Amino acid sequence: MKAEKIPDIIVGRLPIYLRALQRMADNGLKTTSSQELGERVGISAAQIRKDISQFGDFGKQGTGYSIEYLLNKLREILKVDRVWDVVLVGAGDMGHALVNYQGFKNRGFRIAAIFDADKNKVGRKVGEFVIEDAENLVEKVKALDVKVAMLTIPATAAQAVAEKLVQAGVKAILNYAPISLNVPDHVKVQYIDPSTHLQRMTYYL
Amino acid sequence: MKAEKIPDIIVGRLPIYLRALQRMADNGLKTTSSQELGERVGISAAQIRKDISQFGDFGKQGTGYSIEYLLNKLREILKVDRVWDVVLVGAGDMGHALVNYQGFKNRGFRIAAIFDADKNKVGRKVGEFVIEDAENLVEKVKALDVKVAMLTIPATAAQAVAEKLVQAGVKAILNYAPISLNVPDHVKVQYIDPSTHLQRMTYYL
DNA sequence: CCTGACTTGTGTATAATGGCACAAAATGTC
DNA sequence: GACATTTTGTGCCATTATACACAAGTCAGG
Repeated sequence: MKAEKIPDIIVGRLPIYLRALQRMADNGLKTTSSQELGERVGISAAQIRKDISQFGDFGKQGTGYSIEYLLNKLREILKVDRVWDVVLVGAGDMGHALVNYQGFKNRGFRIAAIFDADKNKVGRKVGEFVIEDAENLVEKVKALDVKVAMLTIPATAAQAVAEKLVQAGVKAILNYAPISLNVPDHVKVQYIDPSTHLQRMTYYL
Repeated sequence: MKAEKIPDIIVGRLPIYLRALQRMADNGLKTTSSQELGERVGISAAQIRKDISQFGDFGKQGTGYSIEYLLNKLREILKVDRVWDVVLVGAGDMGHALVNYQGFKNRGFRIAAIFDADKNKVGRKVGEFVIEDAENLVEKVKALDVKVAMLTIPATAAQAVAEKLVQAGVKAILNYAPISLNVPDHVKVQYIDPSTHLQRMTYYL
């Protein structure tokens, strides 16, 4: 184990391992090997061993890894051994879908509030939440001390809202708006844009 | 220009450039430079020049790139100078959100059909589409000659459906199900899993 | 036409990433 | 207890990706 700086590319693979391990645990499996895990996620066994060994000696020679133990370690490393409050900005179709999505439970996240700039939407309910006015975004997010946000708004509004989120102390933004965001280095952004993802594949067709 | 094999990592950046250029064109801009584009998308100017130069000499020294020209070249390279039919499997909340999403237009994609395994949903309408029975998936997809699919179904069903899509000739799958898919090498998969994306960022919090 | 400010495309250096192979440890069998 | 099998963690090396730097081309202004 080396507690040095971990490359982003390795951090990016950990959630993939975590997801597969969670699934194995749900299926009642107790142990696994780098080879088996690798076949499941499509990554070489050597790569997986190297990635995991960056954080400690979690495996046992001849036996492999205890799924439960590795799960807990990965959750700890990724800091999802707790539940993060997430604010959602944008109560359109995608916002609704995310509110109803059951996949945040048990994976470390919980939606804490929903905002929209459209006055006609403010006050309405989405699931169990009342849509709040985006004008109060900074103030409310600060009060809730939320560090994670999801952006499901048009591209035209995204940069301005991102800046408000940063101002409110948000450190991680999952951006569904089809535009690159400019944020300070200490703020992380991940992008989800179906057209962009599809275009990455059409090259090979 | 070198018509060699282009690394996947470069292909992955092209849609980002394309998106930014499209936005610039919409704003009435005529030319740009690798530096300006780089600032917009958060990638170094040198990187952008090198990426683009893999496909040809599209820029002009002293002037930069014609946005319109570069747009057309990138569309051509990514094969989105045409419109791809896409099948959507899974008529849940996420499926509905994607049907209503306006961001496929003008970016090379059009939903052609929707399938679901739930007999209660089959026959109902989503937007302008009638939900079709997933039992007929292979047959219908073959008949439509569709090469691109989006999967918005539970993880438990994803692998089986992916295999049916491959059997039907699909070559690109955008997978919203939270599970890694095993498909032949000639089939491309892109993953969209909000929890995974969020977990990639919580590491740094 | 000359000069200065820009900007591309690329050769080269540097850094990061991934693959291979193996010693060492754990387990099970006879 | 000896031996065959399995599997980890890691050192080494090849490959890949990024950063740097600059010659050469372009353009506007006087």
